[in-house]
Amino acid sequence: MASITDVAALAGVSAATVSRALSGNGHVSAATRGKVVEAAETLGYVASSSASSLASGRTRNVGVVVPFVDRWYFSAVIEGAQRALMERGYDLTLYTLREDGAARASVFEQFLLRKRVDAVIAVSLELTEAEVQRLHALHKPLVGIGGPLTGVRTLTIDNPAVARLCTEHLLALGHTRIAFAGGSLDEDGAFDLNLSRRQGFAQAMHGAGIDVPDEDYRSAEYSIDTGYVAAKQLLGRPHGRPTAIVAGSDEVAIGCILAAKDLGMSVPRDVSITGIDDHELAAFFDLTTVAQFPQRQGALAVELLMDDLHPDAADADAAPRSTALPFELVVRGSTARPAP
Amino acid sequence: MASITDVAALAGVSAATVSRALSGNGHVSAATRGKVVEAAETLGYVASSSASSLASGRTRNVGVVVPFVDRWYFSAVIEGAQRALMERGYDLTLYTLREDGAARASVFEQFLLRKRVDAVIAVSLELTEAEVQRLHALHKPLVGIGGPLTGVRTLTIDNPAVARLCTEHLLALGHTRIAFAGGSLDEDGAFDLNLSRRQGFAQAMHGAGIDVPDEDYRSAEYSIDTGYVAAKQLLGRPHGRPTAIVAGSDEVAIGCILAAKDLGMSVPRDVSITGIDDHELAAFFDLTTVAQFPQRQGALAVELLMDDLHPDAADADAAPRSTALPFELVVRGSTARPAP
DNA sequence: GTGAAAGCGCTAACAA
DNA sequence: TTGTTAGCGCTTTCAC
Repeated sequence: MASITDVAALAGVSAATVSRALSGNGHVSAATRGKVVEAAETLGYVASSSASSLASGRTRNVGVVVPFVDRWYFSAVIEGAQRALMERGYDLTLYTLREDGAARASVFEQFLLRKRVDAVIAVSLELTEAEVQRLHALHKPLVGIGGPLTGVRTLTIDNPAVARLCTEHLLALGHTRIAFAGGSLDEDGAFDLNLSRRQGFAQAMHGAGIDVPDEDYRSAEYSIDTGYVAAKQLLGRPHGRPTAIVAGSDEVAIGCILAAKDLGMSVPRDVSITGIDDHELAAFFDLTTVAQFPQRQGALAVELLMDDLHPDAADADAAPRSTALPFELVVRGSTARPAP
Repeated sequence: MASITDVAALAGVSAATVSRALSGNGHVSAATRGKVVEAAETLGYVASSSASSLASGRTRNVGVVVPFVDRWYFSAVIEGAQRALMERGYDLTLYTLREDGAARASVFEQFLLRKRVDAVIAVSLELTEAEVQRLHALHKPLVGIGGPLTGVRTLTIDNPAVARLCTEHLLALGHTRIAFAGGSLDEDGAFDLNLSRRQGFAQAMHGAGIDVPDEDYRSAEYSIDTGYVAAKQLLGRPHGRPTAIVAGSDEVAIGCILAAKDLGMSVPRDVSITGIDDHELAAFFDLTTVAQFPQRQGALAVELLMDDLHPDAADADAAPRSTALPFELVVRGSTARPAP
């Protein structure tokens, strides 16, 4: 494994010059740079990240903290972040935070403190006050995605607006009896994602002058199963069956579609259904949904962090602090006018 | 950020003793260790990983290279590996390898060479000969999972046996006209996973003395869509319709189930279907499948690497080099005796 | 634009 | 068992 002094010797310059030539920090004449690059290539030189980190205090590594990796939304965010980081020569170190316990604590007490990362991306995390403190105590650039991190700059779509959009799509088609499936309220207001989508639905219905009876709100927890159960309840009624369902996520919506099919109903003829996310399965189920773009969210988080890490006059004001994340209604075959 | 000398000063010992006391390398009296630990705690000391790596040559970090993160199997392996690594105080750095190109090359030419990882786990990767060379050139412990890495110690289930198991389950139920959906052959023998599952099916059918016509093999590529298409073809036939389908993966099997439903057929009354994986959606679709346990595979890979990294006399022979990975038939509701 | 030299914070001989 | 002493391989002042 060639070291910087080997390269320096071969190129006939000092180690300092090699460092400057390869890192781009400091001025090196084009001629010297050429020699250095060539020497580095012939030797197959790659700088040791630990030596470089120790000397410079920068690791070129970003920590990504997620609650799960085996769920589509999270893995998509990770994928987007990883791609964006790799382009910039950064590594991605992954931390998963489960239920409480020693393992969870150690992420905050040990892992993130090792000076292994320059910045942290926290995805949809429900953190305690103490944990947020810990993150801030790192004094490292930090950005949240999709979650309710108080005091942390967070990228998130406008959830009420998204749910309103779904609802208004159905209203515009002529539906008036619309139910909502998603977001239980039992927890202590925990994840405001649930609540905010529900509120968006309520706003839209209110705006249309329609009263929604309590029985038309069914809770469902971001899974096909709970969506299935919710829809069975909604659609199995002898009277007052809704003609459309706004689901809080695509998983829930898919559960609703399957429940409708199992009841012998046809989507969208007997019931229209909308989702949120544009999950990888949404197209397959021909689901009308509002796409958010988790890969892009991951990439955007990386861009924000890079602005912090490399504050150039150029992009100083190029990337405003809180961008409203894009979302988009994707109309597929699960919604139509109600049967006359 | 307290450093080791701060701890040493507070505990009234030398930096070397702090290092020994905290790392467990070398002998330290219980009394001294107590003082050191206490001092470290009051100062909130956590060793700098870069300094430690530079001095010791060990990073306490493992690289995991995957083709995708946003597919269930891969994300489950990652999750399992991450959990196992964290327990041992190791970090996980994630690399995704996409289509060819500069990004892909740079993983091998730059990222993995930075001395940032002590070992590498390669998941279901189809690597070129040159890329495998690169991995070996790292001279770091390396273990593959599920993929065909020539010359690399690889953890994989016995794919032919798994497919045989599915097939024999159906044969035992009384099916005789069984089709196979999965694993296209078009590529240059590329991923032997495809081929080997197909072969297992063929072996079982052959063993039962049943000839399978070519038309009963349909290719499908580990996705719901292609499974759906394959099943439509198989089940839509006016004559010689199979009474059961062995799918090469759960995604394909789910596609088959949906296709059957859309044709108005009932599963398992009109057609029995088996999958492979025990995907997170399998239970929901009530799919009979052969479970492999990707989380455990990730964890097992970590154990193997740890044996290499920390060769203790104790486990020297405790973990045999090539364990046959466990798999298990999970019989759910998608299979039954054929209609009489 | 380039080199010399100091030092980042830790670990591992080697002594004591 | 503990302290002393060199580095590990880079980056970054500070001169020139």
